[in-house]
Amino acid sequence: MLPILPVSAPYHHGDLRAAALQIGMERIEDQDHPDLGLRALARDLGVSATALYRHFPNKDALLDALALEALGRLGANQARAAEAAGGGRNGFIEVGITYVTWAVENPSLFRLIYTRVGKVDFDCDPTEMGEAFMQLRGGIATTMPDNMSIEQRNVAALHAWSLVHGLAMLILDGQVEYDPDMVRNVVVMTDFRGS
Amino acid sequence: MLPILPVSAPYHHGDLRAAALQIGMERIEDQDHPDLGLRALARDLGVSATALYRHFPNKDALLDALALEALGRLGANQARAAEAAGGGRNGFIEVGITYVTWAVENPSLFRLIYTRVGKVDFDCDPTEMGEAFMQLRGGIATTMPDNMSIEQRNVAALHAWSLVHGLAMLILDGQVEYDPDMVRNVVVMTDFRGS
DNA sequence: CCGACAATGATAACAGTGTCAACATAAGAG
DNA sequence: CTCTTATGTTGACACTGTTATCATTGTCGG
Repeated sequence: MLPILPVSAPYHHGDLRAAALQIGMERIEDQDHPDLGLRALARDLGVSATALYRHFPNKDALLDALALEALGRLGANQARAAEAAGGGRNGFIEVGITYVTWAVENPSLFRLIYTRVGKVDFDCDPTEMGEAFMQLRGGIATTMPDNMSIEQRNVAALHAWSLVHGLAMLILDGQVEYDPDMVRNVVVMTDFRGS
Repeated sequence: MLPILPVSAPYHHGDLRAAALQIGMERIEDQDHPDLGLRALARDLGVSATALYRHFPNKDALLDALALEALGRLGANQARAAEAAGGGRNGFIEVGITYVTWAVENPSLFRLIYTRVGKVDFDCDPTEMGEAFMQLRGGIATTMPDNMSIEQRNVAALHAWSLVHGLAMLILDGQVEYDPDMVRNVVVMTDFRGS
């Protein structure tokens, strides 16, 4: 007699790693502080804890992969916003607001990115990482005013990134309560002129 | 015969808690990512791990106390800078630079503050906490231009705080390499006018 | 088709962690 | 001096990341 259902669970999962990343992502999104346990994750996957070591050298590598995925989403979001908003001052403002908004809507992913980055050993491919961050900075930098020297544009981009990054962090840490109008006001206040 | 030396160590430490906070602080300052273990700390104190539970309800409370101490130092530093720099635009710039500089020089303490704050249960006295942060924001806000409405000043203070906070974070996370001139340029770029 | 081999999984164990219960010692009040 | 309170210790529990060893599956050459 043929088994009606696949006998409980097959010994091999098919594509762990993808599954681990997916529901690892979900698990992190559901919290507001990124906190992932290997064993808990394995339990959710219906798999043994040590099985994950066939796909990631250690827990840090897994978190790095998740951070990279999160960074990709953030970067894509920024690029989309930059394209939609067009150039000029208004575009810049919208892109900045988008950054803060994404952080507020995905607090745990946002935190994950910047907790993992800056670790002594960020284990993922530095090329991917560089690309992702280039895309992020690019989304911010594209809307810089044209009448600036390259140096000025760099400083301006860093200024803008610092501003929205700090604002997002302060909101996530509960130091200032989120309010879209407030965010807009703060970002709008940035007014570049060479001086 | 009288014991020449105090027989090894007395059963009671005299003032644990103070000692725990002190060398806990030292241990954190020596790293660049705040990572403290109860048992390691207790070992350094020459005391059993569970002894700490007579002075702190749990590890989080200990870290919160350390974060409060760190926040006090940062706030004092800001207040000192604000007083020394005087008011006006230049004063504001110097205070902002001071914030970033302190973060760069005390990366682990800076991180500790903002990792602990924003936790769901920050266990320390909210009054102290409020005071410390009021002092911090005060140091930033005192140098705001006078020709602004209160509302404008609030937005401006938040803008300034976000800027230096974000810049500090990005530097600590290795996204931009520290350079005093760069910091000055970025901070100087903030130029308040009603729009 | 079949056997060797690599890929992927499970089990058991180790060191380490925060935390609690029970017990031991010191200090202070009556 | 005794009783109480504050403080410190020992032992244990549940949990974690990690490793070594063994089991199962898929794959590829003959």
